[in-house]
Amino acid sequence: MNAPHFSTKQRILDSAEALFARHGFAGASLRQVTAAASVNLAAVNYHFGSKENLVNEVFRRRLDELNAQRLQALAAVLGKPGCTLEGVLAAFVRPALALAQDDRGGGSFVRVLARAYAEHNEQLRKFLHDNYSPALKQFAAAFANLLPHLDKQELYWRLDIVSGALTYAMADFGMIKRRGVPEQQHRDLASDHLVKFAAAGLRAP
Amino acid sequence: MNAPHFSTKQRILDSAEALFARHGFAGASLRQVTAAASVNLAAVNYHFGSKENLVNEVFRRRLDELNAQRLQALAAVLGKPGCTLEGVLAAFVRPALALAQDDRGGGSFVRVLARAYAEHNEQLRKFLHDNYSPALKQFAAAFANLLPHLDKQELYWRLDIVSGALTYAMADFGMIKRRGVPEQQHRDLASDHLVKFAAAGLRAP
DNA sequence: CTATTCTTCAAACGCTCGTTCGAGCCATAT
DNA sequence: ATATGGCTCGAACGAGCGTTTGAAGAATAG
Repeated sequence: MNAPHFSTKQRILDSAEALFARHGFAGASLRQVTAAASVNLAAVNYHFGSKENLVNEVFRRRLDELNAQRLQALAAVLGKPGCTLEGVLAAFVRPALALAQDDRGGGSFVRVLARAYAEHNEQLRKFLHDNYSPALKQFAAAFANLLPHLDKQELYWRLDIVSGALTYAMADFGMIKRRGVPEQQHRDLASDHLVKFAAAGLRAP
Repeated sequence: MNAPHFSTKQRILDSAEALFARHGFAGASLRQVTAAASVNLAAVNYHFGSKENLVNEVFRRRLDELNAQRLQALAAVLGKPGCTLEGVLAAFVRPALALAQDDRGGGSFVRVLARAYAEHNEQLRKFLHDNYSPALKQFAAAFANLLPHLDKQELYWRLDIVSGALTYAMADFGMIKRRGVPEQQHRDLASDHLVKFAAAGLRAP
């Protein structure tokens, strides 16, 4: 791997992300992906081993960064003395919405994420659990401290709902963005709405 | 079409709905569908003409009923003197959540709906628009009356968000249901939360 | 009972899918 | 100059896809 920029691997990942967002994992073929990437068909299996692995790597590339940003934001908000539920929620929500606005393919990726969430693909859920549950547990712990009246089971349900609402919002705002609306303002508004709603939902008895 | 109950057509629709929910429209093959329905492979093209038409009919069967229930609830709430935003929202939300709880396949269907919403399948959107936009316009008109400060464009965005949040809630609560929780109570709670949230979102300046 | 229409069936059609293979390319290191 | 190893290429593999066909079966009408 000598020239990392615009390498075959990266071109495949970019094309795969865009086509998975548009046609789904089963609907987008490796022939479409490699044609869009101007790359030989066999390159996918050479670099990634299989289509399933390619799907995983599409997720890993974005979620590694998202994960890091969330944990950094969480650490920042936990470090400050007056730590509120809204602060922890913002640490969870804002990096995700920022990713949705990213122009380097992040907008496609959030639609891939929404798709994966709508599908209840078991192997993909296992991949996400294996790779990103430690970070989610840090958030769960922070939430548990702030919401002592919720038992573990109840808390997990609600966090699941928050994740779902956020994912959906990301995908939907990605769609709205194309209609020529002020973006940054819309995103901040969306973020504030989500945080407010989620905070109320979590605080409910 | 003489014996409507457990006919070939109905068995195909039931199996297709369940398999589309589990594997997606591209992921579920007609061979899987017909095998699950204990029906010959060619029966799909005989009764529905094509796989695409089968997908449409899976939607039509449920949405015709949902549509009728929503319009009935809307007429009821508009007939009463004290007509509130929450009332109209409930007319929109409650029939959908009732469908999600339905044991005759409705639970599968809401996951099909969520999938369709996550995919931005154009031909499916066209089908939904052609068949169900009149009902949505009745709701939009009712909302417009109650929310005179929103222009048409702004209102449509927000209704789109409400639809998305509702769709997601339906699919997600369908998942939660399986963990052995009291159902009716959970649904009512979910419905109330959704209505409250949507009302606040719609009223925002 | 016969004729007609509707429905089911097994088999096959052409096509696209993910994957694999081996020969060739083109750097770098000896 | 030559061998090495990472990478790309065209071509092909078997499997599964949606769809079509024509004959056999079931049900209804005259």
